[in-house]
Amino acid sequence: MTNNPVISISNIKIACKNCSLSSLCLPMGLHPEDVDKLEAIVKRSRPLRRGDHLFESSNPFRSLYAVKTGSLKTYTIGPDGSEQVLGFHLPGELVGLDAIQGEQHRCSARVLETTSVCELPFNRLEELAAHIPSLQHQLFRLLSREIGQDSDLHSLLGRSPAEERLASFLLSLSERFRRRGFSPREFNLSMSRQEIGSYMGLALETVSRLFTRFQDDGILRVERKHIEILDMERLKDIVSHNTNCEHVAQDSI
Amino acid sequence: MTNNPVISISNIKIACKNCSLSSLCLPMGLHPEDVDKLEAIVKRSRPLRRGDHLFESSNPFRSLYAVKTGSLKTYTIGPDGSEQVLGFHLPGELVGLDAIQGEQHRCSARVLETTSVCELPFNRLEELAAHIPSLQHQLFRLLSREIGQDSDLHSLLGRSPAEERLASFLLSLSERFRRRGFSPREFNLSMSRQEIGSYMGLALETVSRLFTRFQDDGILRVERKHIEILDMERLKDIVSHNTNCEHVAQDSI
DNA sequence: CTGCTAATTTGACCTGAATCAAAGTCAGCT
DNA sequence: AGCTGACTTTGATTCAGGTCAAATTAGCAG
Repeated sequence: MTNNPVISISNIKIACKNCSLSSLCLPMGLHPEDVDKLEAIVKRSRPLRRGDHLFESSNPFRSLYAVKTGSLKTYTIGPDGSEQVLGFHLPGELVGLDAIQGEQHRCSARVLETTSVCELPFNRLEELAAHIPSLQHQLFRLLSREIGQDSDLHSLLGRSPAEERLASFLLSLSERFRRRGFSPREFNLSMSRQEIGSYMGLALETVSRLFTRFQDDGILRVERKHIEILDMERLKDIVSHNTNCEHVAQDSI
Repeated sequence: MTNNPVISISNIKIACKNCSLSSLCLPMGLHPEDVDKLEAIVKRSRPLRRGDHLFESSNPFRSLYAVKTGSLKTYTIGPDGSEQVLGFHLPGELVGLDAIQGEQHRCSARVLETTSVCELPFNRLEELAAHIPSLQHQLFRLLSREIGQDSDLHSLLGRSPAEERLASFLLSLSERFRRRGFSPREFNLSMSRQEIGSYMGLALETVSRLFTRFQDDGILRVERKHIEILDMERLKDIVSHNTNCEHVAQDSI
């Protein structure tokens, strides 16, 4: 509505160096003066509302995006029209990493709740990275981390029964919330059962049934989108007992 | 045996600029003088034999490896002792990308047949990348490509029936062989049914049965490790018909 | 407040692929 | 050349989880 920064609330621009996420995000480990340089290329825009797209598949790739608040999903649409969810992204996480190669995005990114992001024009980021070794290193690390997490998911989808997949998903969320200063025991899901199922390779009915089962077993309290983890240990047991990876839950920095 | 380069056959060092893989590998798109600089940091060693490890999980990470000839698999071992295959790597492909973050390797890499690799010490590679923008860019691209391929695999494992997974696997191999100048129609598998199954989230018996079925349907001729694709179109139909991705088969450069 | 749509839950049933079991085949070694 | 162990094929059986269907509830626009 207004461009006056004094009275615009939604457009408040938090500098990277003042951002509570800087220890999780791109600036992690950079010298303050380098953070300032990074700062200079960041484009900030008004928050997006639920359902808005950050980008869509086949859009030209120009920028990476860092989630500041809220959450979003990335997904592709199959030839049969069905949606395959590729990932969920929380504050401090980067979106668009798969599009650096190729001219265009290969998935769409849609906001799950009111969400604000920082846009990082990639050509400027590369330029900067060439001059700031620690930024270059940080980018390599973030890309590598994504690859490692994908491997964990690969193991999970290849080997594990439904119960373990959902437990792993919940522990991953829990840990990510914890790192961001939120409760690891209690949180709201911004995604639907359908979306969780798609991500984990399960039918939405299976997800729903498992929530019920976990609740009956005293592991969770589930009320619609609200999740309370009552027995974290048991959840971890489910993950590490049957098969071979609790790594998904350790979104290691 | 001998260190005399004149009579050592297995130790022949092919310079990157003379390597037939340079258009697929790290040097892709670099200026000749930059290839020389890259060349200078490459460590080449004698070929590895089937069963040898390039590195093992939890080994300290120091280098990326480019496959020169042969092939290898990366895998992890679950707490139950079972092996989860994470990937197969052919000439021109980079191994170890998931270990850049963290101090150590998170999977093991084992050679499937006599294989030679180029070792790229990562700290030197980073140094070089900071001075050669096109090398930096190429590294970002390679990491990004890996992420994109992992997404394709995610879709495949989450959505697709066994038949489609195997078809997709075969098309991916076919395409990768084609780019390397080998026949896309006829090739040898260097991995076992067990390993294919692990990678694709299937039981080895299912893989075996599907090979038989594809053969009965006139799509393949299978003899042990030797595969001949008789009907490429039908194989592609299997992939794109049921579900949502033939991307795995397009290992786009 | 009320109807409407989308999301969720729950039940019944069925199928694709895992598991279990056994026989057959190949490759490497001495 | 013959042995030995690993790999592969094939068959029989089982079951986890998908699909289909229906009832319930939540969230919203008017």
